[in-house]
Amino acid sequence: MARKRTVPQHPFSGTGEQEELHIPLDRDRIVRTALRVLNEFGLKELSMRKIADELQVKTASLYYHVKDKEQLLQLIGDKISEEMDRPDPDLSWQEQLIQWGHAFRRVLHRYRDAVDLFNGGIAMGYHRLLQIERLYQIFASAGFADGHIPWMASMVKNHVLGFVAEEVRLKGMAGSGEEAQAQLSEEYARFFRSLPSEQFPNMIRLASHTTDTGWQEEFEFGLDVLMDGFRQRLTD
Amino acid sequence: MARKRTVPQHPFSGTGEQEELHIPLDRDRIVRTALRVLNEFGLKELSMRKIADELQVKTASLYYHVKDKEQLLQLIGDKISEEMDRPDPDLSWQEQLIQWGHAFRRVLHRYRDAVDLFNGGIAMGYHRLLQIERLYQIFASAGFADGHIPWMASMVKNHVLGFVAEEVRLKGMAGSGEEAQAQLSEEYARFFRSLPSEQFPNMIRLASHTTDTGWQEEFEFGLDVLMDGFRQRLTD
DNA sequence: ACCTGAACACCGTTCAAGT
DNA sequence: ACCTGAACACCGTTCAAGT
Repeated sequence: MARKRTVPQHPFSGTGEQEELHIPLDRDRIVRTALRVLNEFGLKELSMRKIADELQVKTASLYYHVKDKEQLLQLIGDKISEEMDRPDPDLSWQEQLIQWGHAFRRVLHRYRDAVDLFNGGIAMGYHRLLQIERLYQIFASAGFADGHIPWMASMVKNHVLGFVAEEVRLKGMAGSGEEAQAQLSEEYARFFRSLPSEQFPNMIRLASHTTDTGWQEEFEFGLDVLMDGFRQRLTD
Repeated sequence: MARKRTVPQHPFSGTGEQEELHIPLDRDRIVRTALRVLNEFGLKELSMRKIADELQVKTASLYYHVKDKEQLLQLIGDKISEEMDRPDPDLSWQEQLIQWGHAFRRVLHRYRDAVDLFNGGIAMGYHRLLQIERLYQIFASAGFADGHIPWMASMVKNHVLGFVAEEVRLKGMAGSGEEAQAQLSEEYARFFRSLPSEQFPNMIRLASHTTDTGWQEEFEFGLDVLMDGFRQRLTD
C-alpha cells in the first residue's frame, strides 16, 4: 500500500502489487498490455480503445507511440515469438527440427488467437526473423543445398501454423475439458456420417479417424513426413 | 405486386444490361455480389453496407437472407471452392495430388484475399468438404492406412494454403508486373543483407535464395517433399 | 414473405490544443 | 515531449414497422 501523490487510490487495493502512477506510456508497456487484453478477449475484440482503457489512458495517446493497429499487431507477434525456446544445437537436425516445431506450437498455444496473428500480414520483426534464422541454421549445418533451405524452412513453419490453426479451431468449439472434447468428437462423427453417402464415401468411412483427436501423435506424424521428404534431398 | 418471380425477359434484350427492375434478393445473388466486391476492394473493406449498396438495397435487408457476416464469409468460401477442378482419377496418386494442389492454388489466386478467407473460421460448407473428400479418395485408392489419410490430407491442404499466403503477400507488396517484382526482390535482398551479421549469418548468406521468386518451382518442390514423405507410409 | 428506417453499440484514426 | 477532446468516417446487427 504505497502512498500516491496525485491520484486518490482506494485504501484497499488488495494485491500487494505496487502500482506506480504516472508511468509514462511506451511501446513495450502498450504491447504487454495488449497481450493481456488479447488473452482475455481474443483477437476480434482486441481494440485500441480497450488497450487504452486498460492503461488508464485515452485512445489517441496510443498513436503517439505506435503508428497504427497493424504495427501494434506486428509488435505483439514479435513479442510472442520472443518466447520460443531455441533448439539444442548438439542434437541431430531431425531432433532439432522437432524441438523447433514443438517450441513454436507451444508458444502458439500460450496466447489466444496467436495463430491468426501469425497468419495475417507480413512478418518482419526481429524475433520472428530470428526464429527463421534458427531454422535456416538447422538445415544449413545438416548440409542441405542453399537453394532448398528457405523452401524447407517455409514448409516447417507453415506446417506448424496450419496444424495449430486446426487444433485450436476444433478444440475451441467445445468448452475446454476432456469431457466436452469427447462429446464434440461424437457430434462430429455423427455429422460426417450424416453426409450424402454417394458424394462422401471416404469422409463417412473415415469419420472416426477424422474426429479422433490424437493431436500430439498427428503433429509428430506431420513432422516425420516432412523430415523423411527432406532427407531425400540430402546429397549424400 | 405479383411480379415477384417475373424474369424481365424482353424479346429484344439487347446488349445493354440496364435491368433496373426489382429482382428479389436471395442468398446466391448476395454471395455473387459479395464475390465481386471482394475482388474489387479486398477482404478488409468487404462490408455488409458495400454489398447492400452494390445490390441497390438497404443493409438490413441482407439479414433476412443471411444470418450474419460470418455466415456470408463461409458461403463465399464455399462458392470459391466450387470452382476447383477435379483431379483425373486415372492418373497415379502422385499426379492426382499435384493436380489437386494446382487446382487449389489456382482458385486461391482467382479471388482477392481468398487465402485469408480460408484461413479464418471452421470450414463446413458442402463444396469445401467435397474437396477434402477428393483428397481422401486419392489417398484411399493409393492404399494408405485409414488412420493416416485425414492427417495427410490436412498436410496437403495446409501446404497449399500456407504457400499461397506467402506468395500473395510478397507479390502484393510490389505492384503487379515483372519489373516491380524484380525490383522488390532486390530491395528485399538488401534488407536481408543489412541485418546484424552476428545474429543472422544464414539469412544473409541465403538472401538471394530467399528472394528468388521461383514460385512455380518452389510450389512443386513442396509437393514433392510431401509425396516422398507420404510414400514411405505406404505398406508395400 | 420480404424489405426498410432508425437506432445501438461499437470501431480506427487524425489533429489542433493543452501541459 | 507527451497526452487529450473532439470529431470524422466508418462498422455489424437488431427490430418494430411497413408493403
